[in-house]
Amino acid sequence: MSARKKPGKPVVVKPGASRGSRMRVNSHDVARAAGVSPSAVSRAFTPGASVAPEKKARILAAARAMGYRPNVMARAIAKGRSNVVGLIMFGETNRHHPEVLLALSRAFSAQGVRVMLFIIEHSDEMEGVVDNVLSYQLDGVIAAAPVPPADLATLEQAEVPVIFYNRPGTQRCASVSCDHAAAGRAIAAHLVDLGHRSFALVNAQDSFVAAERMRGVREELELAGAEVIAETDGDFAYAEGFSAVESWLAEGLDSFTALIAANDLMAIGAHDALIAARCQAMDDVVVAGFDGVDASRWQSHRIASVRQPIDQMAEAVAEMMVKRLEDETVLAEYRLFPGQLQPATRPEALVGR
Amino acid sequence: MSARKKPGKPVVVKPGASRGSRMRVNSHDVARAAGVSPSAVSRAFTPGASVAPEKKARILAAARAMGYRPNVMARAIAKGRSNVVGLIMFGETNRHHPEVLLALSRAFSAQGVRVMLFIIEHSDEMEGVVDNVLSYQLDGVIAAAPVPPADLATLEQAEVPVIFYNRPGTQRCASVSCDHAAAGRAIAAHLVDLGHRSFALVNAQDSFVAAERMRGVREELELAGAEVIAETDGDFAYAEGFSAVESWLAEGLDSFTALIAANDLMAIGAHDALIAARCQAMDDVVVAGFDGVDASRWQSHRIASVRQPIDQMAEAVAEMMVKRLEDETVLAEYRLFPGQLQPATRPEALVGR
DNA sequence: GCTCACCTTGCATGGCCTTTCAAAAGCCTG
DNA sequence: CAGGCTTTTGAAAGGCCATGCAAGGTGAGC
Repeated sequence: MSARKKPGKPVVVKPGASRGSRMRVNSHDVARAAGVSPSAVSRAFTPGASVAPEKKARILAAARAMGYRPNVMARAIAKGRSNVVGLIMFGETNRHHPEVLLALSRAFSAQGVRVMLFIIEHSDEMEGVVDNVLSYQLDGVIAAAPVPPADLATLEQAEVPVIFYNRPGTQRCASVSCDHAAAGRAIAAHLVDLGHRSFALVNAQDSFVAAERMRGVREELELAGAEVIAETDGDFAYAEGFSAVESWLAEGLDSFTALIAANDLMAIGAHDALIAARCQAMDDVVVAGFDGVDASRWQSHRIASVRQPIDQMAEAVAEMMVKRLEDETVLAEYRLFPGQLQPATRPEALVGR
Repeated sequence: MSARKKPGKPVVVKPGASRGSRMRVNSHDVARAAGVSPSAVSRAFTPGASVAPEKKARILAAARAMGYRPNVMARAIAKGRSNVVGLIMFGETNRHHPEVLLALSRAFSAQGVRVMLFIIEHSDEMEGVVDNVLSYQLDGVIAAAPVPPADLATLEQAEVPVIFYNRPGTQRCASVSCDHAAAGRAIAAHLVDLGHRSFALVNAQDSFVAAERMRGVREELELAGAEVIAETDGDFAYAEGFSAVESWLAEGLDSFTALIAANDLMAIGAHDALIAARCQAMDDVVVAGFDGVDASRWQSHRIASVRQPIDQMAEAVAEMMVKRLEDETVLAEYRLFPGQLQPATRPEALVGR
């Protein structure tokens, strides 16, 4: 009868109002199409829920036909879990060691958990990140950057589990890390074994990882009675390694025979500076770094390094996180992974001239 | 006051049931605390909504005191917008050019949009990604990897805007890209200008970007009457550039004076192979790549390259996405950015021997 | 054949927010 | 001071899903 729409009344539809709200098919639509109740639809998509197999099949078929997918947001609200974790990381880290992000992403993906990315340049951006973590109801945080105590407290109070990556855990926050001090000892021991006794070090400021590495290096050097005759601080970048060597040489500090930098990039920079100086006297200098990045194995500057087992580490993180999410009472665990020595094969461009 | 949980009573709580559901403060709680209605709280957190300033201040104060933040998930449901976009990217891309991810992340962050990461290794993982995009109700997708037509159709049907990054757009999908063909012409012209007439090329298979670059290179070489005397395919990795040169030299193909690889990493590999061969005859070979990655500026292998203006590109992506989200009727736009030539300064290690 | 146990199923509620609508309140002007 | 306007405000409905509960169905055991 009155099915006809009145033609007058130009109802103004706001651009996304009706589309956004009523275009998507929801569980209700599927339910109607399959002749069941919405609950049945929900159960059909909940593994282990109680639905008759035949009905479940019918529902799934209808859903597929209509292009229905459960709305994860709604599910997150209902269950109090979003299945998304936040990854907080310095941009620098990705620049210097892009594999870390890949490994973590892959590991979480394998566990069916999505990653929301928070790349920061300074730690003062942290507050905003914590804000986001909480309002997005993220299930957990993996922190590959230092978290200020105040922000950590906020997270703890909200009972959001935090796992630290390559930095120390806390009373209640787990951690997964490479054993950087051991790596430092290993690389130092390796160079000592090769006969070196005079070392130059390129450290990095304000970095837990660098500090640990250099602590290990120093311990071992002291033990071996080796000497550190030059030392400076960098910021993990190629240029810093390069300029460190340049300024040493300018000062006449050229009697070291081995150089250890706090990461591969600085080591490569230092190595290049040594080559650029073409200082005959420096022909035997062995350069070592940490991380075992791809570039550390390039012919042009095969440096010694200690490779981090990032795949294993990432898997450990994901596994710990999932376990923790499933059972709140799981205690904070601190896992340390040994690095793998990548010995110094002298670059052929330098030897046998 | 009585906010603390009673310590006694070991009520067996199912793992996330009550915690997840009743620990968080919600708008209702804040409303009660501030003596207003939940709607008022909502409005206080909605920029531009109509609330009395004094009341708004009271609400915000209460919210802050209680640690309340609007639940973004619920908001996403209500508004039909999540404020999150998906970024689909090959892991390879991040490995070869980590700055891209950083730039995109930063650009979106500046626009207040979060990024959910989908790193894939093969394009057959795409289906799962699309599934996730839809069920997480992501507002848009930025695709830095090829999307199979079927999946693209699914996205289009759901009216999820897609912006392609460094690959061609479609009728309805925008794109932001570096002008790779022009970059190819530029680098070829540069090398021709330096007097080179015999070229070797390291291409890459199945890659739009590589194909464009090499198309430009070939166009320009043909125009200049230069010759391509060696050519092979790689996969963008260092090792492929290296082995390409190795096998050419093994075959006695050593009369090229310039080498162009489809990206910097392969160029660097090729460069290293040339040095490793220490082939006096190859002393004048100039090597060029594309991207302008950090390593292309390292002393050890200063190669020529064309730098992509990734910051501008990323900003363009974010801006286009936001504009599109605000107004559905915005048409697909295709933006092309010129690369920046990074000329060949011969590495000092090679010259002036 | 009957009872009990168990599996299925739909209802209704709960989780959290936004937004429309209509009422209330405030303000200005004549 | 009344009338008309604008602004504020709360109630209620809407968005989407999960799940406790109780009713209905089925099968098995006696």
